Amino acid sequence: MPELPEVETVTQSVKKHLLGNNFDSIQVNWKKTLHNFKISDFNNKIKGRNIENVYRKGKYIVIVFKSVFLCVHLRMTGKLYAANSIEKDKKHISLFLTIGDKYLVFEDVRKFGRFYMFDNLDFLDNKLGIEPLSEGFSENWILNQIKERKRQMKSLLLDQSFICGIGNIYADEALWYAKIHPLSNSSSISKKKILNLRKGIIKVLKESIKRGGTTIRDYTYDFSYVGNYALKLNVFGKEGKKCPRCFSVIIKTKVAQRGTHYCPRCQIKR
DNA sequence: AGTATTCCCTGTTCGC
DNA sequence: TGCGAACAGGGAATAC
Ligand SMILES: [Zn+2]
Repeated sequence: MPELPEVETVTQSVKKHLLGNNFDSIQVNWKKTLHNFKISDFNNKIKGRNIENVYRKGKYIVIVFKSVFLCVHLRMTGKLYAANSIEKDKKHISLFLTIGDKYLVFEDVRKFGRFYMFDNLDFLDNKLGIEPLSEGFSENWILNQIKERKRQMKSLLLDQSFICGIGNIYADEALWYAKIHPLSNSSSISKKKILNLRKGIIKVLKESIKRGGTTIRDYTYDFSYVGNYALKLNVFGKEGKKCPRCFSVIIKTKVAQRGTHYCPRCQIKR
């Protein structure tokens, strides 16, 4: 469910509750949620330690301690929020942590979400590609990098080791913006379109962050707020509707096993 | 190197 | 209405 704008929104919403505080305990209801550590590791390395910073990296939420990092990936249905109590009628709380008189709750219907503990961020640095909202995501960078790959464009945008943070919604929206067919090969895209793709990626991500992300069904932040970038979508979920640019009917297909929406007139395969 | 398939899970929507 | 299939903002592990 959550992509870069949603993860950024969630990160900022929990940050104010975490900074300068510390976790006293953890209760784990779904054991697989702790991907690479145990409760004893939490007790030894995190419990009682000051939270120095909280930020987003790709689609991960990174909670920084003096000598360890706690990272959270929401995957499809994960929700991370601060609460004053644990509601008994919630069926899908995978885990929660206590922080003073509050709770940091991880609720996750599909149970794909994961917590990671790292001594440093080498693992994520090696796994994740460039941050699309960083200065390094320059015109030269994307021109050089796309030429070196021979990939279906949509698959390439979803590849977190290429550009991190883009997911299914923003891949479709950025490709529509740049008039690129999702199955076009990356080696055959014109320079002009590559530069437009960069602009489109930055535009859709930034505008979505401004609006708190996109809520289709599950995603909320701060317990119950929805993101309203859904109002600004041009192709995602718009199959059967008219392209806002040329009025052709938007098509939905599958690319890289994911639902993919595009305009058959604006986005010609090359 | 790049692509397709399957799996991890539960809930909702769709088609007959 | 019922019931199974298909589908869902992600990603890892396979097999070609
Ligand atoms: Zn169009």
